[in-house]
Amino acid sequence: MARFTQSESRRHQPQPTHPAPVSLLLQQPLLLIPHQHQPAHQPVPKPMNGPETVSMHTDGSAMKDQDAIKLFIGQIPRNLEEKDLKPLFEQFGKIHELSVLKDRYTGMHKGCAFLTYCARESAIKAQNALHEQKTLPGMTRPIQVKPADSECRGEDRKLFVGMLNKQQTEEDVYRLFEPYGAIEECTVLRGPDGNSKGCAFVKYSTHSEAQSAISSLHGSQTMPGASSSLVVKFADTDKERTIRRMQQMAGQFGIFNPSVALPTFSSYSTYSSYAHALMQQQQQAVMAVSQSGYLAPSLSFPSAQIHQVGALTMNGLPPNTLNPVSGLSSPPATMPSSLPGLVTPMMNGYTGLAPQANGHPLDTLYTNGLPPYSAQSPTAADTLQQAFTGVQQYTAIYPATTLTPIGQSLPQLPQVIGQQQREGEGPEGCNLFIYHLPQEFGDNELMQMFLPFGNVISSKVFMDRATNQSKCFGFVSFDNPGSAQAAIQAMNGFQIGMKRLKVQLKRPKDASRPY
DNA sequence: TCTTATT
Repeated sequence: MARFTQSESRRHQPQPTHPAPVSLLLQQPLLLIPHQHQPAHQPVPKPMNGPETVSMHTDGSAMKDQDAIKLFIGQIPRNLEEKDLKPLFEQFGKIHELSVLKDRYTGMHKGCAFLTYCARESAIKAQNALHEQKTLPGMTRPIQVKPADSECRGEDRKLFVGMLNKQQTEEDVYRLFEPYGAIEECTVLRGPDGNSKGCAFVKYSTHSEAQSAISSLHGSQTMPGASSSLVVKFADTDKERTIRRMQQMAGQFGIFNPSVALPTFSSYSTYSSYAHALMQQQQQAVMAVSQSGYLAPSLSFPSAQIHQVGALTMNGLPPNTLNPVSGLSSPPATMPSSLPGLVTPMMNGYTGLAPQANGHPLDTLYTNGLPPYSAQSPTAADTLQQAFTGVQQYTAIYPATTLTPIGQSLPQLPQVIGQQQREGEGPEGCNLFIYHLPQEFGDNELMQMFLPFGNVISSKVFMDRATNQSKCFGFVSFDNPGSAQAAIQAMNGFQIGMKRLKVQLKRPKDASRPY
C-alpha cells in the first residue's frame, strides 16, 4: 500500500538495543484493556455494504469479538473520510466500524476517528504498526492509534512532569520513570518548532505505579537549566483543563485588567486572536443558530464578527427572570434586535433553573429548557464557563470601559427581579460579598457574572464617592442560599488577571455593626 | 509547566 511505505519499512526494523522511540518499547500496549476470556467467535463474512458514507459496518454490527477494542485514531487530515481511511486500516484485519468524528452542528471533520476491528488482535496489530509510526499527508504529527478513552480512562494513572530540561527526550523521561512501573505512554510536550516545552506526560498501567513515581521523583532533583526541582503530579483532568484555559484566556487578553486590555485591544493581532478565542468558545452557539436559519453564517471580519459573537453570547446567557421555580417559566415572545445579527431563538435556549436546596446545586443548573446542543447536565466547570462568558461579552461589546448600562442598549437582558437595587436585600445566607473585582466592573457586570448561579435579586459595586471609581468590591444577593453557595463554590478564588476573586457570604448586618 | 482530536 503506497501510503504505508514509510511505516512498512519501520515496522520491520529490528528492535533497537536501546529504547529509542518509546512507542516501540511498548510491547504490549493494550495490556490494560480488560480481557474477557470468552472464545472469540469467528465473524461470518458478509458482503460489503454499498459506498460508505458516515460510518461503516463492514461485517455486520454483531460480528465482532466480545473483547474487541475501540481505537481512537488521531492526526487524520481533514480531507480524508471513512472510505479513504479504510484501506489503511484494513490490512490489519476486518473492520467492524470506522467513523470519522464530526462536529455535531457544523459537520466539521475533527481530524480523528474511532475504529473497531472485528478481532481484538487486529487492533493490537494496527496500534503496533501505526501508532506514531507514520505521518499522514499534510499533518505535522504522526498518526495516533490507541484505545479510545471509552475503553479505559487513564486519568488516574497519568502524570504531568514539569521542570524538565528542554534537552530531555522521551527516552530520557522514560528511563527516569521506568523503575516505578510499566509505562504505557510517554510524551514530551513540544511546541510547533519541535522544541521541548520542558514538560511531559507519563502514563503508567496503574494508579499505584503513578503514585509511587510521584513519591519518589517529585522534587527529587533539579534538572540542569531548570528553574526549580522536578515536578511530578497527576495530570489535569478535562475539567481542570477547561478551567485552566479560561483563566489563561482571561490573562492573555487582559479581559479583566483594563491597563493591559484596553491599549492592546485595538492592535490587530490581539483583536484578531481575541475574536478567534471568542469564536472557539462560542462556536457551538453560533453554529446552532446559523444552522437553524436564524442567522446567516457570514461573519464579516473584523468588527461585525466580534459584535455578533458577543450578541449571541448575550442571548445564550440564562435569563434568570424566567425561572420555572419562581413560576415565571414562559420565554419572552420577542427579543429586541438592537444589534445587527442579534437573534431571538437563543433566548429560549437557556432557562435558568434555580439550584435545588438538597442536591448538588451546580449539577442542577440549566436542566430545563435546554437547547439540543447542551443536553447533558452541566458540571461546575460548565457553570463557571457560563459565568466567564457572561463577563467576556461586556468586554467584547464595551471594550472602552464605557460601562454602558446593559439595560439601555440591550433591553431584554436579564433583569433584576423585584427591581430591588439595594445591596444585602436577600434573606440570610443569600448575600455575597465579592472582593478583588476588576476596576471596570459595574453593577451589571457583577450581576452578569453571578447570573449563572441563580436569581440575582441585586448586585452592587461600591464606588468611591470622590473619584467615582469602583472600590473593587461589591455585593450580590440571590433569592435562595443554594444559589449563593453555588456561586461561592464556583467563583471564590476564580482568577481574574493577576487577582483572585474573594467570594463569601456577606456578614449579617448585626454582626458587622455590633453595639 | 498540562498536548491535537475522545462519539
